[in-house]
Amino acid sequence: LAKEAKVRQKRPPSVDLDTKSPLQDRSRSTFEAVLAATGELMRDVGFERLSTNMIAERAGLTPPALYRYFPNKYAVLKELAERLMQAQDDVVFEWIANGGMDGEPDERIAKTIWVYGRVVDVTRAQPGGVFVNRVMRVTPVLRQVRVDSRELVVRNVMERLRLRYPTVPEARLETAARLTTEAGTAAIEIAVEEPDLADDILAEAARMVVLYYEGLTAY
Amino acid sequence: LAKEAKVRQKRPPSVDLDTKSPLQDRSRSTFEAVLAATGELMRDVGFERLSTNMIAERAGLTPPALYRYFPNKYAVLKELAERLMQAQDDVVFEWIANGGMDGEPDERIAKTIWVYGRVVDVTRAQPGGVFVNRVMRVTPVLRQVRVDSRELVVRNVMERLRLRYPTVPEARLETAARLTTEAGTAAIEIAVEEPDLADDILAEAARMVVLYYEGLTAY
DNA sequence: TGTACATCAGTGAACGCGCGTTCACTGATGTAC
DNA sequence: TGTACATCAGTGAACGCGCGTTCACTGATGTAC
Repeated sequence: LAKEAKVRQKRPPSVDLDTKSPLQDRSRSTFEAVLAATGELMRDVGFERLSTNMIAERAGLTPPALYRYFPNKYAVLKELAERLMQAQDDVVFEWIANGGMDGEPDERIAKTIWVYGRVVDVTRAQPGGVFVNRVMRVTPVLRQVRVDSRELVVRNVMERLRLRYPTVPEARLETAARLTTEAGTAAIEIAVEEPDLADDILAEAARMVVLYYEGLTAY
Repeated sequence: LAKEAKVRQKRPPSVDLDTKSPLQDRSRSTFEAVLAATGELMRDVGFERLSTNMIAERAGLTPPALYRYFPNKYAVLKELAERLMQAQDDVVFEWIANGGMDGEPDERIAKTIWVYGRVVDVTRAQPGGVFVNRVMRVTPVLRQVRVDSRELVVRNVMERLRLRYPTVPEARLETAARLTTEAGTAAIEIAVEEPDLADDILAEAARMVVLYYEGLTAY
């Protein structure tokens, strides 16, 4: 699963965003310290006030040390975004592989609630996850990371849909996969942002999506 | 309708974001020129490179002239965001008032497709609408504008739901209203960003939402 | 209708600040023999 | 196991730039009589 998701990282970006892979232990912990500091700062001061100097300071480094690993601040954010997407996608792929999309409606609803909940959990666990999640909608570089992740999920969902609905045209299955993925994401975002509503909204969203698939052939 | 939506503008913001209302004709056209320039720049250079100096230049002004109307760049963006939300909300309120949520499922699906399409249209028509739509997720000030708009829509939707489902608990209706509003928004966002998919995704989204309400009492 | 004055709209020039980034360097770690 | 050397990790100090913002001002428009 993780291997498949890794593929998208290999695309050579038009602007330099490549991180330098750390070799020594000291180096690796510095790399992680930068990411952790960035996550914290996203929460504390927001994306717009975030700067490389600020990240370096919070990570206990001088600016040039940061530049040893990241060519600019977007490279840092990209790494955070990729990790978040990977963590989310892994949960989803596992859910599909374990038959989350199969079985009777009630069973599928329960499994869907479960997978939504786990995506919420991994997002909250990631440093600055909630905020990275937001910024990915705006910054072009991060948008791409998000789009790639969505594409991967949609392709995986479609594979399952083809088996389940062999008579439904491919194009429609793609629209369905896309729609339900985004609807799920929307519900997850509400849940991440507003913990009070989390359980209710995820339960209803799961019901909505499963119901939608139930009606797919009837219409 | 517009009057009701206006209410949220009156909230005194904690940080100074108040615009100065133009009096003379010349002044009003300058005000509009600033907004138009900002919309264009959002599209051309993106939110992150946007600056007050840049806006002023594009609008054919010197920076101090801009400061006569807007205390800072967030005030400009806030004005754009409020206009966009107002335009979107007005469409939705009109749809509800005209019975968009009433009638047989097939009829409701058709009306829902229509309202989604119109929201897409007003978003595309607004200067920089697509980009304002994105940034509203991130910048705190604009997030609030978005949240207020959502709240207003959810309240309006709920009013209708209460009549339709008098036996369903209030809390559940709120979750339902929230969920379908956000799901609709997600579909609209895809449609705005990817015109090729627009018709298909909006049709399926409308079906999903109407189907969901059909199952609300059965579950 | 014409003039004097008040108010409004916009300018030119400049400011301090923090940004991203780079330089030549020192200190820490790993490796070969 | 000890030493010499190569490589890696991080520093101190500074840079040019464009940012948001302000000042004292000039020119344009509206108004009273």
